[in-house]
This record gives sequence, structure tokens and C-alpha cells, in this order.
Amino acid sequence: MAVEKRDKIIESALKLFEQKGYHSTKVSDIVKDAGMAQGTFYLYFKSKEDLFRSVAEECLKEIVDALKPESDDHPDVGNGQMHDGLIRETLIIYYQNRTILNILKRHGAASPEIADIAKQFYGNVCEVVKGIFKHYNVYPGYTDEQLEMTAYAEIGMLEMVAYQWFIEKGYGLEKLDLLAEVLIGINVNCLPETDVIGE
Amino acid sequence: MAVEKRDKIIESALKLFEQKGYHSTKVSDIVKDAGMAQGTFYLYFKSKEDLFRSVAEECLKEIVDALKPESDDHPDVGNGQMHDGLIRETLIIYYQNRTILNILKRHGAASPEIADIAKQFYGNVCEVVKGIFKHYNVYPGYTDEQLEMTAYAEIGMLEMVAYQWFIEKGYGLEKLDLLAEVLIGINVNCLPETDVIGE
Amino acid sequence: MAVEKRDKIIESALKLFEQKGYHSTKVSDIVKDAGMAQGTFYLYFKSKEDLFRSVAEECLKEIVDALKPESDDHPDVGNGQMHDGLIRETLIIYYQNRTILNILKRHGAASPEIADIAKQFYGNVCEVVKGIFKHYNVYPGYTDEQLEMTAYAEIGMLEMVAYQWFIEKGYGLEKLDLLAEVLIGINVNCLPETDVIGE
Amino acid sequence: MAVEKRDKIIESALKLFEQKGYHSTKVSDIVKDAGMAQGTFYLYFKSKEDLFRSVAEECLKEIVDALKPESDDHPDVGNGQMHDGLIRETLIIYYQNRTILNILKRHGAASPEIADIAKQFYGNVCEVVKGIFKHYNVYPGYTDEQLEMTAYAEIGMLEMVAYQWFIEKGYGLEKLDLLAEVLIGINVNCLPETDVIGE
DNA sequence: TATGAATGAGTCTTCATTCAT
DNA sequence: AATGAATGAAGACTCATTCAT
Repeated sequence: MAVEKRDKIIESALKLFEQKGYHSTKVSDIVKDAGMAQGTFYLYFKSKEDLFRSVAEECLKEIVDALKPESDDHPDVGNGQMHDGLIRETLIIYYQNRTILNILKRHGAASPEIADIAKQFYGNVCEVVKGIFKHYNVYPGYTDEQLEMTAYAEIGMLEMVAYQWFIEKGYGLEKLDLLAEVLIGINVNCLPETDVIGE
Repeated sequence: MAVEKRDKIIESALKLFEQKGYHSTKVSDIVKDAGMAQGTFYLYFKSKEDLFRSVAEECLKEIVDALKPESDDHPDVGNGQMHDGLIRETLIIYYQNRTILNILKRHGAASPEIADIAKQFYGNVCEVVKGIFKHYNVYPGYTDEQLEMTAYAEIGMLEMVAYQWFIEKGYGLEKLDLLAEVLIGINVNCLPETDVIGE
Repeated sequence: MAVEKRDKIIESALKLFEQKGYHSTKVSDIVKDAGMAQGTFYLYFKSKEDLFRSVAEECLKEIVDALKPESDDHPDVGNGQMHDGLIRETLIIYYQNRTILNILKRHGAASPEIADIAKQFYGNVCEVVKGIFKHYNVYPGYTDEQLEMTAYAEIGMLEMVAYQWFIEKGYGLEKLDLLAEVLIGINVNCLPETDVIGE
Repeated sequence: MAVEKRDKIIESALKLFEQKGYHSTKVSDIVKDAGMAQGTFYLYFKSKEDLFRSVAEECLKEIVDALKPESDDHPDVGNGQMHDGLIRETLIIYYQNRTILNILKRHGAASPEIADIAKQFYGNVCEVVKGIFKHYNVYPGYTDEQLEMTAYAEIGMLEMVAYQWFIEKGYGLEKLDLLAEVLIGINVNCLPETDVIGE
């Protein structure tokens, strides 16, 4: 019962935050949508900001974990495959978590009170991606700073296309192949011996 | 006189929006910083939102124009140079306009009332980049959708690294070469005949 | 069982009312301190105000009764002794009931909803003291109004020193002798024939 | 204009605080009574508590100052006259400031957030009274602690009768003579050589 | 044009009380 | 008798905007 109500609040909040943004979503909107009284909200969350933090931190931790290569997840199948796999997986994760990622993208840095969440999230994701680069030796000879730049570049790339196609244009995974193909078309330096896009 | 006051408001607003965000910046903060009375603000702007729109639209139009290849700006010097030049130029533009671009990135989609500004801005930039791709035939054989995806990917890439290095880390243009080099290291498909990163 | 719970509530309430005051003490604080559920409170008291009234009225009635000269309690030992005894006894009663008297002093008139309790209490105490004055003929020739004034003056005097020494300064009965001596030093008209304090 | 509004708020607040108490008086009540908008209140006071503190501290400082014997205020006319004069003066001051003193008595210790005001006030008054006792050598041979006890006793005495006659019973200064006479009837040790109450 | 005092709708949050179990 | 989740009315405070001067 208790958990159900808490979940109902989170569900309503995510929906409304995405629709109207954090600032325009009132606590009264959330509880109305969740079908409960104003006071009930405060049984489960200390404040509106606490709700945001709770949800965001929880979801984002899951996303970072999902990105982390698990032992067998990325068997050494060669660089080309690896990168293609990583991009596809990341796009899928983005798609599955598009609601919270959208909210984060929209409010991450916009509200000083919750800016640290986004900052830490991007920091974590960057570390994971750098780790992958190192593990598969994707960018041999790169300094740590160069790896970091590359990681952020890739993250920005993925985030932007995911935002435009999954959120703005509202597509689903039917665009996955096309997006992955194009993104790999940009990321070809790991495949110096193969032909580029064209096949 | 009139123009000076208007400009002073814009200047203060940009500073404060970047420091504290749109929602946390009160009109009273702006006028206090600008050294004028509360009511004066409304002689120059219909509302707080109007101020944001005025500033954003104006700045963003300039940025889009700056990105547009002018007749002599991109002489046909070959694909390799072109892309390198575009990335450098864009990074420089981002650096020069980092304040407004930061604000836009932070509030673009966060506030429903001003979301359309960001949407239109990205749409315009995307068109310009697609135009460049077409003009120099960077991605031959690509459909329009593929070009759009590629354009957004490049924009996301640039925006993310610029944000991280120029805003978060606070670097200046001394990182330009390194950033450009790395970004070109990702974007190599336009240079099938040259060596990759080159080191 | 039932009585135990009720007493536990009263005990916790007195403690908390004294610590934090009536308004700052929440029903939830009381039940938490008493180790029971929120709803249990309302099995024993109609409301928070009802709790206050119940406790206050009960305690205060005891105090008034304690002040009343019982048949053998104040044997006619002469005026000097009488007054000294009354002051000592009253101070002791104040000390023993310092919790509720402190609460009453603090909230007596502060909260309109419970103001009548304090008003009635002081009225009763005044009557008792007047009765003592009459019984021992302490202020011969005084009109009823003068007696009432004197009674209130003595009550105010005792209450203030008791508050300052027993509550604010936190002393115990070790200051009783000194306080009584000083108070009697002020109240000397009842002893025209004896030496004053004894220096 | 500005001062007028601020004064109007104070005036309304004092009236309402006295009528209904601090906690039962809403900011909305105050501004309604003062005939202005809710927001106007916050132009002049940071919060409801700030209003209370501002008013209380200001008034109480005045009262303490008024109690302080000024050079010619208490010409050396002998102890008997002095004490009589002090009691009369204090009663008059209490009467003139009965509103704020009543509010202080009612809320002084009742609200933890403003308890320090009352504590400091009584501390100050005690010091002033002790100073008077010392100056006129009213209680020769008393230790400082005894003087402090006596001072608090006198303060409690005066406060209680003033509260009962000026506030509860609503009398004005027509009772001054009678009250002073009775209080002096209690305070006779300073006049060993004169007749007591005199009738 | 400039001022800044005044406005009041809007929002979060609290907490005494109720009620289904 | 006991629980504790749920309620919702109420109140302090904010801040974009207006307007008389």
C-alpha cells in the first residue's frame, strides 16, 4: 500500500515533469494526478526537491550501471563490433529511460538546487565510457584528457540524437538501426582497416 | 540613454541567468544589478519572459548567421580542411557565445514558456549544418534523414565538449587545438584517403 | 492498561510542553515520546486542547487545594510564623509543581483557547490567599479590594522568584531558605511588633 | 508614507496580538486590519516573528530606559518617598505600555522563538531595579543574590497587580493611588522609622 | 523616462484530526 | 483498544507586475 502510493507519486511526477517541466509542475498537480491528498505527498517525500532528487538519483544510478560493461556483456569480438554494440546499447538504454533522461537534460543544469545531480551523472557516465575505451583500446595512444574529450563528445552525440528522435520526433526503436548506422558512420577511426559507411 | 539602459538590463540578465538560472533570477535581482528601479525594467521589456526571448532570439540568430558559410568564408580547400575548419569555427563561436549558449542549454527545454526558442534554434543550426554537408558533399549518398541525424550528432558532440571545457572546467581557447583534434579524430569518414589522427 | 496509556500521554505532554511550549509541541511529538500511535491519542483525549485542559485543570485544582489551610495545617501559631510558613509552603508547592506552573505561566494567557484556565486558576488562588489573610487577620482594616490587591501582589512576587530560581536558574529547594527570608524581608507589615529580618 | 504604513502595521499587530495572541493572529489578519495587501507586510518586516521582535525590542528598550533613574528624576528625598515614587512611576509606565507588556507577559516564554526577548527584558529590568536599590541603599547589607531576589519579587508583584487591574479588570490610572498604597504596605522594611501604611 | 511602493494571486508546507483495518 | 496512513484546511511567504508620482 505504502509503496504503491509512493510509486504512484513518482509515476505522476515523471509524467508531469516531462510534460510541463519541474518548475511548472506544482505539488498540487502531482497529487491530483496521483489521486491523493496534498498531505499524503509529504508522507513519502520531504519536499518537491526531495522527490526530484530521489527519483533522479535512483534512475540515473541504474542507467550508469546498465552502461557498465559486465563480464560477458562485451565479449572481445573485435573493435568494430564492440563500438557498434555500445552505441546500440546506449541508444536502447536512452530510449528505455527517455523520460528521466529527458527530464535530466531539461532540468539538469537549469535549477541550481538540483544541478549537482546532472553534474555527477555526466561525470559517472564519462568515467564508464572512458573505461570502455581503455578496456577495448579503442583510442590507443590517447592521453586521459583526450579520452575524456572523446567520451564527452560521444555522450553529447548520443544524447542529442536520442533527444531529437525519441523525444522531439517521438519515434520508437524502429529508428535504432538507422541511428546506429549513422553514428557509426561518424565514429570510424576505430576501424582504419575497413571500409567506411557505404556498404 | 534608452538604449544604454536596455543594454544594461540585458547584460545583467545574462550574467545572472548564467550564474543562478532563469527561475532563480528575480526581476529584482536584475534591476538591482543593473542599478535601476524595478519599474524601469517594464519600460524596456513586457515581462521577464519577454526579456529572455528578446535576448535569446537575437543572440541565437547571430550565432546561426555566423555558422552560415559565407561566400568567401569556406573557399573550396578540400574536404579535410573544410571539416576541420568548421569544427574550429564552431568551437570558437561557442566559446564567444558561451554565456547565451550555456543559458540556452540549461533552460532551453526546461521552461515550457521558452522551449520554442531552443527548438527553433536547434532546428536552424541543423539546417545550416546540413547545408554545409550538402555543399561540400561531405556525406555523399546520405538521405536527408541521415544527414539530419549526422548534423544533430555533430551538434551534440560540439555542444557537450564545449559545455564541459568552456563552462564546467572554465578553460579558454587554449584548449581549442586539442578539442578540435580529438573531434576530428572521431569524424574521419570524410577523409578516407588520409591517415586518421595523425600522431 | 488504559489508564497507563493515558498517564503516559500526560507525562510526555508535560515534558514536551515545558521544553518546547504548547504550540511547538505537536501531537506527533507527544505520541512518539509516549511510544504509541497517533490514533491512540484520540482514544484518550478529544483534542490537543482537551489534553491541555485536562492536565491543567487537574493539576491546578490540586495546587489550589494544597494552598488551602486545612484545619490543622495552619494552627494559630502567631502572625509572624504564619506568614513565613505560608511563603515557604507556597514556594515548596511551586517547586513541586514547577512543571505545570511553568507551563501555565507560559501559556496561561498566550493562547486564547486556554486562557480561561489561567484566569480561573489565579482567581482561585487569590481567593485562597485572601481567605488566609482574613483568617489570620494579617491585614486588619483592609477593604476587600485592598486584600485582593495584596493577594495578587504576593502571588506575583512568589511566582516570579520561583520562576527565576526554580525554572530559569534551575535551582532546587536548597535556595528555599534564602528566598523565604528575602520575601519575608519585603513582607514585614504583618510583623509590626517584631524585628525585621534580623540583621 | 513608508513610515506611516510601517506604523500602521505595528498598530494593528499590537491590537490583534493583545486581542487574540501571537499564534492566533495571522499575517492576513494584520494586513486586513491595517488596510493593505499581504505583500506589503513583507516590505517592512522580514517575517511575522521579525515584526514581533522589532516591536518588542524597541518598546522594551524604551521601558527599561524609562525605569532608569535619571539624574534629577529621583532627587534624594529620602527612602520612603523614593520607594513610593518608584512604585508609582513603574505602575504608570506599566499602564502606559500595558499593551506591549501584556503581550510580552503572555508570549514572552510561551514561544521558544521569541523567548529570548522576554528573558533579556526581565534581566535588564532586574539590573535597573538592583541599581536603584543600591543607589538608595534600600536594602543595606544584602548580598547581590538577595538584591536580585528582591528585585524580581518586586517586579513580579508590580507586574501581577498591573496585569490584573489594568488588563484583566480594565481600570485606568484611577486605581493608581490605591495600588501604590497597598504595594507600599507590603514594602515597609525600607521605612523602619516611619509608620507603616499610615492610616 | 524613471521611480519604488504596493499589489495579490499563487505555492509549498504543516499538522490536528479521522478512519479503515 | 490500537494502529498509522490518509486527509485537507490553513497560513506564511514570494515575486512578477502595476501605477501614482
